[in-house]
Amino acid sequence: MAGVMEKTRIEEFIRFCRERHLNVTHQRLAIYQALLNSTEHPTAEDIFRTIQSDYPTISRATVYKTLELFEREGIIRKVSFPHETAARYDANPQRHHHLFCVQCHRVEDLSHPQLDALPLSKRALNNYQVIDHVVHINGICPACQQKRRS
Amino acid sequence: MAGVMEKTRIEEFIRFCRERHLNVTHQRLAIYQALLNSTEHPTAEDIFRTIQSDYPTISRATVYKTLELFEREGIIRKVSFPHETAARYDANPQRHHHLFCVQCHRVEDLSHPQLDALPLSKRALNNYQVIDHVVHINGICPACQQKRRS
DNA sequence: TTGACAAATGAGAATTGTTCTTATTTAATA
DNA sequence: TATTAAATAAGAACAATTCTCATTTGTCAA
Repeated sequence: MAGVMEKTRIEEFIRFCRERHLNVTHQRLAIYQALLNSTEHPTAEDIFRTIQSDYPTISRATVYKTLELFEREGIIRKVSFPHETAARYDANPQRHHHLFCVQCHRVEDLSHPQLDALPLSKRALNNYQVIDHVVHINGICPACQQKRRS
Repeated sequence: MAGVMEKTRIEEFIRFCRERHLNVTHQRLAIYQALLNSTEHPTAEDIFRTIQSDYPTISRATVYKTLELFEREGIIRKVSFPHETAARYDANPQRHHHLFCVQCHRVEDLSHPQLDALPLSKRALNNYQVIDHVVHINGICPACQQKRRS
């Protein structure tokens, strides 16, 4: 099931690259695949290490540049959190929000229509031309709540 | 007016430090003052440079450690944004949200009751024990909209 | 007020995350 | 299969932050 899903997304990715005249390289495929496989919002370094087993000569520069490219093309998102120095990446380009565990620094995606509306007038928004928004929720995840109690 | 405001806040700060047995040093006062004076969400480096004219021997280590302390004590907030490597600090510890200009990277505080409610059940929140939340709005500020048009 | 002592600071080294540079390799296409 | 622009690898360079430790300073008790 996940395999089918992945395959479709990878095929879509390849089609997308061709359309934009972006070379479909092993490295790009591996980096995108690594992001699809992870729900952990990995850092560039995480991805670098994940890929290293299959591509021992992969370079950090390639990982960084590729992630930058993917984000510019709108197929992934860069996210960042206070108390974390390294940027994280998210293969889910659709509107969604984040649950951040202040104990273990776990990040979960949260999709909920209630959070997607931004019911403010342009004036209330200081006349900004709004592109999108993300609700960042700080809290304690179930696992860490458990740890605290015991 | 602003002066009066500031003085009160500084006195409050001194009282707060005494209560917690935190030494009231020139450096701590200067750093807190610098944050109060700025609406720009300055970085540690910004603060370091601001203070340098009055305290030529101030050390970056002191600025970083002091900001960390202030945040731990809940009197300021650390905030971070994708595409910005340095963390920023905010002397407004109350719930508020952020307007981020994707062009000029300006950050404005936004307070609005509509954004303060988080109308989701515990289940919808993946059973997280919620502490707080911030709405991060990406957009283009009025000044940059102007620049684009001309 | 002064002296003792813990707390805080300064200076710079070390570490971490990211970007840059350049020679080499590779994907696309003709 | 040859050509060529695009992409990559390797590591240097840079930027942000943390660490180390000797020196200085605020606090508090006498």
